[in-house]
Amino acid sequence: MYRIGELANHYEVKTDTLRFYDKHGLLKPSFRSESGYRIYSEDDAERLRFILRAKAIGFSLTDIAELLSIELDKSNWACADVKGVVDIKLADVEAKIEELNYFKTSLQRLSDACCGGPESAEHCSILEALESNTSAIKCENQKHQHEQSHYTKNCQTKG
Amino acid sequence: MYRIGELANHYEVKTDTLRFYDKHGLLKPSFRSESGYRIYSEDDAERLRFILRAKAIGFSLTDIAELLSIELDKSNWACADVKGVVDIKLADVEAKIEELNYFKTSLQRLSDACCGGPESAEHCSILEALESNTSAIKCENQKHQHEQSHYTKNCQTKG
DNA sequence: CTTGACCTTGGATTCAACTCCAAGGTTATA
DNA sequence: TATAACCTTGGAGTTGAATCCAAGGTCAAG
Repeated sequence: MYRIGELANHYEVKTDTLRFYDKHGLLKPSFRSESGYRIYSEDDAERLRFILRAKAIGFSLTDIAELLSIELDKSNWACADVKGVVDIKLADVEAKIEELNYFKTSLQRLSDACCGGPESAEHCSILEALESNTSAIKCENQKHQHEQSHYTKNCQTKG
Repeated sequence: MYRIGELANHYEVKTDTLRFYDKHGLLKPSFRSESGYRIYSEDDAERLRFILRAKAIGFSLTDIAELLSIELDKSNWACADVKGVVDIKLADVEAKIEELNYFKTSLQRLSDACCGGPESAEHCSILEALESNTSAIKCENQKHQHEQSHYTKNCQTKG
């Protein structure tokens, strides 16, 4: 049995957060003391762990509420239902990774195209690429040249 | 040259969003018509594409503003500075990818552990994994078994 | 018997990124 | 010339997930 502060401390959340979960039906303490204090049972703590784990994996509180309702009502749901929820999230994450990889490539290309030297950025390839109305990144040492460095080795014109 | 509605239509954003970007300095139309209508150039459209791509992979508008604003101040930056900013973002993106990959693995493991069939979720591995206070996911068909399916092929006990 | 750390409540605020609204001006078309 | 479909502005509302606040009750220690 924990009071709100104890539970909060133990799981490194704010008491406000627990009250928020209470108010929104995600985690209602099993008991109240005479004086109205929230008293959380071991089961409540378990439920909190469930919530925190699910949250860490990237479920929204709405998702979690859904998962919890399945949890309470297990026998009326099929595995497929539960797996469905997870798989949707998974697809989500995969899409995000793909986008990030695309963006990483862009940034990498920008970074690689820039000499990175002490020259004024006036003719910086990166800025030109950002300004330009094409997605081309031109090889920088056509502009202001200094010794062919490792910066520009993998520079390639890209249309 | 596009009016706000045209540009919005073309990129499937709301006109309100474009006005929002204008107000917040992310994307100010290059021109205004006599009557005050926003007129966007092809460069503006390019800038919008950049914003949307950056947004899609999870850059905040603040991040994006930072990336875009270096442009205004070019001559006060050295190539090294600009490259530095890009490289910071690159590291950012890489960290994000890593985090998401971790995330993905968790979800994948959850998904793989579940048979996904029409059986009652009573013994669903996903729920058990989320319930458990360890991060272990047990192989589901130790619980309720049906033919070894592709769902459980890559199921492995993980402690 | 008073301090100080805890707890209660309802309600307000935050933050990002929109999204909507009202009241009015502009423009292409019938 | 009138109608509809555009556009303008400032400002208010929305969402999710907290986080903070004020005013006050509770409880163990000194």
